[in-house]
Amino acid sequence: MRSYGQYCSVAKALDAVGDRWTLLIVRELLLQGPCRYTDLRNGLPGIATNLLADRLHELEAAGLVRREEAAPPVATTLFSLTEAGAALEPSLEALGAWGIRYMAEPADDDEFRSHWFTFPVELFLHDSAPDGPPLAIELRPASPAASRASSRPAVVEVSGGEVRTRLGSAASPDLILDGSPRLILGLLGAYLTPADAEALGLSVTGDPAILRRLQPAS
Amino acid sequence: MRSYGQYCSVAKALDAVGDRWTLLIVRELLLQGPCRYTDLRNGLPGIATNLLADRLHELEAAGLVRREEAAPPVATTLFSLTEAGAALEPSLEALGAWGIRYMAEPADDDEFRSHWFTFPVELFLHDSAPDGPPLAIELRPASPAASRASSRPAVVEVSGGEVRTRLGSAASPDLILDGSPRLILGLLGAYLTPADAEALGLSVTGDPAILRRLQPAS
DNA sequence: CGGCATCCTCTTTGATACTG
DNA sequence: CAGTATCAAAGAGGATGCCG
Repeated sequence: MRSYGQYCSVAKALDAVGDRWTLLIVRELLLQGPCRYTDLRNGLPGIATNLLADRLHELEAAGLVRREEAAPPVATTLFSLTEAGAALEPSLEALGAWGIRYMAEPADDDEFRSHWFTFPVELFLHDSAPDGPPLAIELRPASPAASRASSRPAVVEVSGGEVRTRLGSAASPDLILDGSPRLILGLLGAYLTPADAEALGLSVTGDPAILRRLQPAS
Repeated sequence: MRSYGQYCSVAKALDAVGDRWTLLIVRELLLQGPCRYTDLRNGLPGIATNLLADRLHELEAAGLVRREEAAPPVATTLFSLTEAGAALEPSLEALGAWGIRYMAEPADDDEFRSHWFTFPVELFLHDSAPDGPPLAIELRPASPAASRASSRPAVVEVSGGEVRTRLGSAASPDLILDGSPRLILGLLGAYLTPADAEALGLSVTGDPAILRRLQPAS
């Protein structure tokens, strides 16, 4: 990218990561940890493969991404963030928190990946009963379009004042939400009532009243 | 800008403000408050005027910028941030803090404006002696190139644990730093010693020992 | 002068095909 | 798996013109 030519720390930051797709590549590496090229492509639906290759070289040259030839058992290239790259996390969190305002709008043909739940859930919700029992909520996003890879379940774990998400299933979830990501987030964020969410097609297994423990942050 | 087509709050944020120049326009409106078109052009050296007009229309359509026809005495259009636009401040602060790492590198033909001191100074420095007497440090950036508009002085005010910057002069500054913005920031951020900064061309009036009160944050 | 709109060139992106 | 090659389309940069 052409430099802005401004001696300003915001402009310098954007000189480094302001290119199209660049911050989303960093998002993937932050959320998923070290990734293969193919993992990145799966987590970045819509990116052209030459552009991904270009951006990875630029990020490597800028010292934000490291390329490692993994040991024999794996025998593949792994991309991971350097310390400077990982230091972008607060910026992505701030942008992710700001962008939550757009998550309520219809976006029917958007792609979705389960690990993207992390930002909206962890940045927007907080545990209003830190002394309550641990809670596990399983999220089963339905693929809106024909994306098979997106449909992995995720778990929201609430305990001790923390709200965490991870991929996978819960042993005995207190609540299971199965439906479009938008309805799942709508119910979690309390801009939909359980009745409305079910009427719109969300399948709710368990008692949605436990969601009252989760309150939108600030 | 073409949407990323991803149901992710970071991608949605970048759909709205990920275009080239867009976040820098928001920076100007955050740092300067409501601006005329000309003020924005002055604060965004390098932008093509048609692009500024385009971006302002896009930001207005996105509900992030408001256009006001000022009252008769002013008789000009003023652009200001809406509440949603002003909510980008934490994102700009996070990016600005991350970008400080690039402020130490040579950048000789970069443009500079005095109000850009705000992010590096307020995000990077903190007052290590909250109970000490108020301190005023006047910054007089020398224009590296032929930019007249850049050379307005700024004041760093340190008191009660807060570090603030504003444009203008101090009544009786405890320290005056006159030279290139890079040397000024280098001395403030303690990656240059007073002796080195002076040897490199910074003019220091007053006792630079008071700078020890300012410590780089985290 | 403030606030753009037009025109033209150059660069970047996107889509797809192909390869070691 | 991890890219490179190719080419059309979109966007950015720069100069200039217009209009109240």
